[in-house]
Amino acid sequence: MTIYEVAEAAGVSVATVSRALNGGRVAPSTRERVLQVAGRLGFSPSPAARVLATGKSRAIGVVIPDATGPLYGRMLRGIGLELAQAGYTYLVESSERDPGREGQVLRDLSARDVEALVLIGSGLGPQALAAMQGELPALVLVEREGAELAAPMVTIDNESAAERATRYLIEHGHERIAHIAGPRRAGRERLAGWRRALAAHGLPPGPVVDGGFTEAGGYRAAQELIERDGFTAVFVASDRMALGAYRAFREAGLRVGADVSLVGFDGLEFGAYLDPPLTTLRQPAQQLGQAAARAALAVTRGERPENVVLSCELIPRASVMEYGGGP
Amino acid sequence: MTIYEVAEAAGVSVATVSRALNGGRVAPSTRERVLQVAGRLGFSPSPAARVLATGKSRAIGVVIPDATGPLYGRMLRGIGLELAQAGYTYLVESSERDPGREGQVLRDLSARDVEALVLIGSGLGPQALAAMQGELPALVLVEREGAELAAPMVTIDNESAAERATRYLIEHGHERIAHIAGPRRAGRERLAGWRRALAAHGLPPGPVVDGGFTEAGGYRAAQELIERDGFTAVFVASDRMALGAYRAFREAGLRVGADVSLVGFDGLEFGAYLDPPLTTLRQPAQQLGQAAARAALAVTRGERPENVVLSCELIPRASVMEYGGGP
DNA sequence: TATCGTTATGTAAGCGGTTACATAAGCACA
DNA sequence: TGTGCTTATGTAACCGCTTACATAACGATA
Repeated sequence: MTIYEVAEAAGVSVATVSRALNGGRVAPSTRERVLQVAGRLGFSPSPAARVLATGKSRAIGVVIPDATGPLYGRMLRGIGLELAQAGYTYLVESSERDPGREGQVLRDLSARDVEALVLIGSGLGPQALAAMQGELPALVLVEREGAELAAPMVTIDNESAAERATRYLIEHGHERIAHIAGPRRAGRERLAGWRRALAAHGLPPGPVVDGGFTEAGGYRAAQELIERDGFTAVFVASDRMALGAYRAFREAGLRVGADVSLVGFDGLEFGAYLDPPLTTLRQPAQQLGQAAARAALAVTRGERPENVVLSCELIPRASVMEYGGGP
Repeated sequence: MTIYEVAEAAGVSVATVSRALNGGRVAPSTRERVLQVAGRLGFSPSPAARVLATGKSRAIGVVIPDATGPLYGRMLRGIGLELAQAGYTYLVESSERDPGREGQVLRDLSARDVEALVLIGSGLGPQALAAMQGELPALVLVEREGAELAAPMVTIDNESAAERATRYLIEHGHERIAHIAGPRRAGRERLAGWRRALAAHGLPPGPVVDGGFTEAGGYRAAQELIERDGFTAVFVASDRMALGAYRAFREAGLRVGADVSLVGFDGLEFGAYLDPPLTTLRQPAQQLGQAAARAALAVTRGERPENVVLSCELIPRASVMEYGGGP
């Protein structure tokens, strides 16, 4: 079923059909008739032909660090929803947290003619990206370094969220609050938020240990904290690290939610099923995806969209208890 | 950068370039030269033009029931890995568990020229699918009803896995084993496996209650079981339902792993963090995806691939305890 | 040497849309 | 009634590939 058959059936030329279908100048009566015929014939234009003719693929590429990450599904849903409204689709590829592979993935997606690339999470550094930018379509960065890259960014307000989390602990009577930190921009910002909350309440920063955003790292970090002592609560920069911390505390004979209070970050599902359930900050994953898609659509139109910053929601659960006592 | 520029630079015609690039008949020396020039110029052929010329899009469509489902990410990874090797990509869309929407999604993907469609999990019934088959490309069904559909199927061996799970409980001394069942093919097969294991050991089937594959359903089903009594262990047809069951048992003052043993199904991440950790059967999600992609590639070649049946792995955890005593 | 079969390469016609440009029709106005 | 402007529609080129068919070159064979 091609546009020629529709033209023939409607008794007009292909140009008129094309115009009727794409909102060009056509007499209303003609448009009506063409649309009707096209509908009856079940005509749907060949995307390939359209791409070839217009040079616009109506597709954007999305790169995620890890196909199995629980947040990425939600982000992709947001992206898909938003793009569908504009008649766009997306191609996803995962870098599997390997910067080298990410480079390939980027090239691969560009070779597939995507009009924009949404890069989610960490991967190639800003300088590497800058070096490639010439051969790539417009970028949109989601929760990723690269402010210097002249690409619209969609992020969460890590610092405010971290501050909120820490304040929550303070409001529950904690005065000596440690931090298990993570790397990169997200890690730094969360650390800063923790600092800011403590400073705002005139409290001294408790010990900080890096946990590398992994479960094993969280475990080791918590062990180190336990050794150093001097805290009644910990703000952990990710749920995954909090998982490791639970284990370390349990092994040390400390009860989370009683002997020590914990707040995580991300809002991953398993947090609700830990014992005790983990207080955490939920990332607005789907909204991040939607915002990213909107930005991507904007750049394909040649616009330069504003950066977007979304905030996280605190989910209070039993891992935080009121702290009453002395040292 | 088009094939014409490459042809010009290499001093040959576009036909020769095309042949050199696609493995047609070309003199080895010419091929060498063309490849070199193309490489130097960074030529990468326009997918749209290629699709238009060949009628093959080198893309397959994937429909999942739910973008946030933890298993789908793994399946998509498997699909992506397998397709990439063949130079194919995929487009994903989610039906959001709405059969009507799935119909749209299928049409949408077909309109996007995919060469095959991989349908994962439940959705449109076989008859509805059969009715649409005329307007769709070849289908591949993953863990889905539709044996009558003349489409290759990729499934897990639900029945064997369920039998294995039940046998595991029997080996731990349980003789009165209940079942929380789920709907559809997967539910029926798991029920059958449970039955078979009991029969094989000459044990009477314990009570069976339907839990609809949801957490709330699992909760209610467990409540009903508790009321009926007469079991020391439960084989629950999904981890999600097991979650509800944990809650019901806890509320009834029964300790999972002590007063009652539980085995789930799916191998979702949170199961490891329940208290006690849930014994379950891990679905080979990534392999399912790979097998589906292989099947899809085969059908695009006009082959009729064999059905694939994969098995699940039992993950023993603390939700199952040795049962020693009497009633 | 004329003929034929191979093999390597070139020419040009699509594939199915979009769109610049040409044309025709209709109307207002002098 | 002729002129000019606006509006609706048609014609055909083009997007960048693939590939059927034509052609040329070259040995091998009669």
